[in-house]
Amino acid sequence: MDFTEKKIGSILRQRGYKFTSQRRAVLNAIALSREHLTPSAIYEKVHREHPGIGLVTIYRTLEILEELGLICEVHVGGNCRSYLMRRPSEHHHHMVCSDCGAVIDFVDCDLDELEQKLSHETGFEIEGHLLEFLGRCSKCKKLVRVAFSDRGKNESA
Amino acid sequence: MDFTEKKIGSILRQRGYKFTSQRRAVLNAIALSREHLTPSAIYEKVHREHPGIGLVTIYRTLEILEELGLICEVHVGGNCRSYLMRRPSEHHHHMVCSDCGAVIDFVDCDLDELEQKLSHETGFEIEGHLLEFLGRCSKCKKLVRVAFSDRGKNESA
DNA sequence: CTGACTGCAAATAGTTTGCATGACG
DNA sequence: CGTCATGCAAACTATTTGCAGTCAG
Repeated sequence: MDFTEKKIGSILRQRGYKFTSQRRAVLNAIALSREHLTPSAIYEKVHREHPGIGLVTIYRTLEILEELGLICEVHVGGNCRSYLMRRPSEHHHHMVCSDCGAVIDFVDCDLDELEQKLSHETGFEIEGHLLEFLGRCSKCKKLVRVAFSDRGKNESA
Repeated sequence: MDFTEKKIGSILRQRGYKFTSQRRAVLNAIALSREHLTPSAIYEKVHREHPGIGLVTIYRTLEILEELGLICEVHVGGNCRSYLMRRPSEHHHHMVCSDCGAVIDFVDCDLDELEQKLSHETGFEIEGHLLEFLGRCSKCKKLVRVAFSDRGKNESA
């Protein structure tokens, strides 16, 4: 976890928000997962440990955390409302595993040149971009191979 | 419209689908719009001309059209379920106006180098990517300027 | 003709809001 | 202590499904 709890607490307080146990729980759930999580997935995780917590709180918390830039959305792969812990680094992108949902960040996108060209050609004033790669992570790639080489021997789904 | 109606009809029929008046209407609504449209927006447009058509049909039609690659989704800018007519060209991306929703396609994304580098560094087997630019189109850019220079003279929303 | 398509109504899923109570700072 | 946060229930919105009648091919 790149943001310490202390730091997160102070970021929240700086903006007039409180650092409640519920918010801590939501943050932990997101931070401890290597995958992107939907609101319901987060709810289930959190609710298992803290049965009192409600789905509504998850939604409200996600809204704030995103506003503060502590988490961010993932788009690739169907579901448009999945969240991830955000690294303190500013601008970055995601590479998402289509199998297990694991996400790796990367920073260098080198789109400036393209951006300028497009801006010049179309007259658009470009404000930002969305770039995500979809693929199979090294782990899942191996699993597929194993599954293939097992074909016919042991057809376990 | 880059797909002719005839061509679309045959694409549908080839796959065992029928080219009904409703599907024609949905396609027209999408094709004639320079913007990306949500299912409800499409419904409203279509329903105005063909009051008998139901929202359910819109959803079912969109599903098929996307499956056939005749339309595609836009992600940038909040709403994750907006559709666009797809040009016959294969791989392309979108530049979306954050103001009016207008969309311009572009083709050259030059991400191969980055893709290979990432693939090498992370072990991902990359299957595809999502790239969209968000900005203000030339028309809306001008409107903003006008609005600013009008400040104080004529405060019309 | 026949299977695919449509519209309606109703079921689901996903998300937001109002309000009384509870907790952080 | 006051303000912001939470939980519940209920309201909404978005999307999907079941079914009987309709239509393209």
